[in-house]
Amino acid sequence: MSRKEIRRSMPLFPIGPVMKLTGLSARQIRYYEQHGLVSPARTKGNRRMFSLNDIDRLLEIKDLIDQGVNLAGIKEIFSAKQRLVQEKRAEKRKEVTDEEIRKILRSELAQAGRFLRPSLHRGKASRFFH
Amino acid sequence: MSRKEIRRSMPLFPIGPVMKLTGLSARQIRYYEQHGLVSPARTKGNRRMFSLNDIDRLLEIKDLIDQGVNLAGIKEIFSAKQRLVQEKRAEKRKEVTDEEIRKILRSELAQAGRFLRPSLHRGKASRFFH
DNA sequence: AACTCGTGTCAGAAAACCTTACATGATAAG
DNA sequence: CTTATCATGTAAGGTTTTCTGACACGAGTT
Repeated sequence: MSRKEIRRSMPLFPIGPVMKLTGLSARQIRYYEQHGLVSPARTKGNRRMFSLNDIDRLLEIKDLIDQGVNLAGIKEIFSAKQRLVQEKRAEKRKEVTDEEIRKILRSELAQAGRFLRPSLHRGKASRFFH
Repeated sequence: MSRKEIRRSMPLFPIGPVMKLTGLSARQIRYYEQHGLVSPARTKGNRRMFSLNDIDRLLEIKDLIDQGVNLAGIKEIFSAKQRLVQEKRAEKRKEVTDEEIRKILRSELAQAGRFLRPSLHRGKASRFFH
């Protein structure tokens, strides 16, 4: 995780500032948490602490509410989005893997080069022939 | 003020998160405030609320403390720095003013150009002569 | 008419924070 | 060596903020 992502996921804000930042009431925020739409961290003393990501999520919820989507719909939208990023991550992992495979192949081919005729050999030892 | 500067000056953090972010104790933070090194906002209920700028300032203080500077020294450093940015701002204002003066002069010269001989006139009307 | 959904509001309890005051170790001054 | 100052720790008592749980209510649904 990047520095920035870490910062954005740090639970720093109690509910008061979050209310002001989002324009949502405490009741609303707690209700959304109760239904799994946000998951703020908790202090030792059981107080909710929100990260910037949590706040973004609340703003998204607010937008969707304003557009008439009910909580079930929002839940669906979020899990669909979640599936998308999962796929994307898998895709990315696959790309990396392919790249690594190519790398390995290249190095194996270099090894195999030791069994080629000298005129075709471009490996380490070639500098002895210049 | 830019959007970013506004965000950085919003009082969002109660003292608890600030303690964790800076590694300072509540006692220290209050003591520094008492001596004018930081000036967090207050809620209606008299609780301190820190902005990101306040937090930066506390981190600066911490650094200087670690380097053996006492509070009087830190105060001096801060006010010196403050003077510098004031100068810079004044400088900037002056530059802008100079620029505006030049602009005005140019437009006055353009007006004056109407009284020059046509061969020297490079103002708006010159396109009628091509 | 009875239900569900999303929100407001209230009550009692607990956490976090406030100010004030006193204590302490380190360093400086007499 | 004693005393004073600086920066911080700690404790007490009080106030604000947040917690959960419960009840109420209007708008839509069944």
